[in-house]
Amino acid sequence: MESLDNFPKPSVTIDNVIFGYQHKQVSLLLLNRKEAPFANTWTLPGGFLRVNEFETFEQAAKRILMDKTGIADVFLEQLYTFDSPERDPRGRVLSVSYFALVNPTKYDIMAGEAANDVQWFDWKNLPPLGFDHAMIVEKAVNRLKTKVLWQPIGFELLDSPFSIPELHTLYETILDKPFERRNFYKRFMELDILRKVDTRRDGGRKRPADLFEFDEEKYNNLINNGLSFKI
Amino acid sequence: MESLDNFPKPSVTIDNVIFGYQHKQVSLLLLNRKEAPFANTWTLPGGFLRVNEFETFEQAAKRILMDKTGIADVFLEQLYTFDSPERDPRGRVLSVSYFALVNPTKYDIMAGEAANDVQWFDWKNLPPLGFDHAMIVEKAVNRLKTKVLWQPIGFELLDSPFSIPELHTLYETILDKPFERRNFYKRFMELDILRKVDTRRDGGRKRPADLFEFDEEKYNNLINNGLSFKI
DNA sequence: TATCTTTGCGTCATTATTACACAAAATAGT
DNA sequence: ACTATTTTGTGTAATAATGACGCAAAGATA
Repeated sequence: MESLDNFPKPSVTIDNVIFGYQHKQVSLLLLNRKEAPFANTWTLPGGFLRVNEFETFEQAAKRILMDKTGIADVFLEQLYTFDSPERDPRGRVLSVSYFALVNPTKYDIMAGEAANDVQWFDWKNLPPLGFDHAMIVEKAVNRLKTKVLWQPIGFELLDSPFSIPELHTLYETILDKPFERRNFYKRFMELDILRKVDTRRDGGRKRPADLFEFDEEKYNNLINNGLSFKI
Repeated sequence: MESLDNFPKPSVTIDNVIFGYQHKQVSLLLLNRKEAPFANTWTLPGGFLRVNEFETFEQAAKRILMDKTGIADVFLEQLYTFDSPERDPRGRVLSVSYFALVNPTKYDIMAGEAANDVQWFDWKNLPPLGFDHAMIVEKAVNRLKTKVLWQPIGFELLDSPFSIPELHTLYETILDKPFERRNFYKRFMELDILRKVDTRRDGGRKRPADLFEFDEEKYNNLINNGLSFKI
């Protein structure tokens, strides 16, 4: 059996695209690098795969997120693997990108050792990014827009319980187009994947909206019965 | 700037999932390995990324396909990157998988040096596969089933010109469910992405079907105008 | 010429989508 | 307390899309 060491190998990093939602804006978690390359430049929180520890991509993504931003316990999914030979000035470095949606209010982010700063940025107003990370973000944004139509991911971004008007605004923000209020309301009610809770939220300035939780069991039933969720 | 050589690196292979369609069956191109690991076992046609040549994934995928199967000029798209630490007995080897649809009648496949044989297999009747390639195939099959609903990929699998009944059978085969004949017909006619040709095919045993070509220009217009293709 | 099979197309019942309208619940101002 | 205002919840009708069925035309076979 031929040895693997006869062939040169590339370095492999994991880069995380973490979306949040706050103040009616979608936001992206970025890290300001302390060291070259791209020192003092904003990038996605990423790092090298630990090959000698038999780390999987997902383990690496979680470790990196924890170490560099303080975020734990997120659901990650693989996005794409980037291969441009010039994407890293140090040499051949592949980037396996991961994608997650989080509720920023649930996490205290804090910059790890290798970072000057970690911060949420409005996705419509990002700073220049190092490496090919602008390309990675573009791909992630497309994924988010497609995904939101097919999966109830909105709920990961909102505080629970949430109101239908809040969900409505979230969808309009992500897809950047209006949804007829009444029809949006009806869609989610007919899907029957929300559980109404009896708490009310105070501080609203007009008629208070009903509040709901995402009913994961009903959602799974829906999907398992072959019925497709579609906004 | 820290050197990349301070960290151990994984090996990286490219594995190709090539779908065809013939005799009313979807088929998959497999290669019987000559050497260990998995000697005399069927696997996806794959190979190592040539890092020292600054090869991109797509270049590698095309080179590997050409060398191992004789297939050239296919449209490839990235599928997923597999990372299980035990997927290759030689050590840590990542697999970046690529996905393509081809018309088997257009290619003469022939086994390269490192293979005992290269063959099309009915996707419903695959042999045991080496490595984690069964998992890769599963992902590719899901991608095919989703993709066929949104993109006119059927045409890549058929001889051109083709008839609506042929297209109908193809869709029923891929998605493994019946489509009402009349409504299927109507959908494609209303999409207006087919160009009728005036040739007839002989040898048909009953009323000969009209033949069509895929009209790429009209399809692109449709997509660029924000209208979505959907079967 | 009659019969059979495959293909092309008409059409209607049902369902889904869209658009608009109005009442109820709360707040703020007077 | 009363009114105006805003936001939320819901009814419903016009329109469009989908699904189901049926029939006639074009060959092939005999």
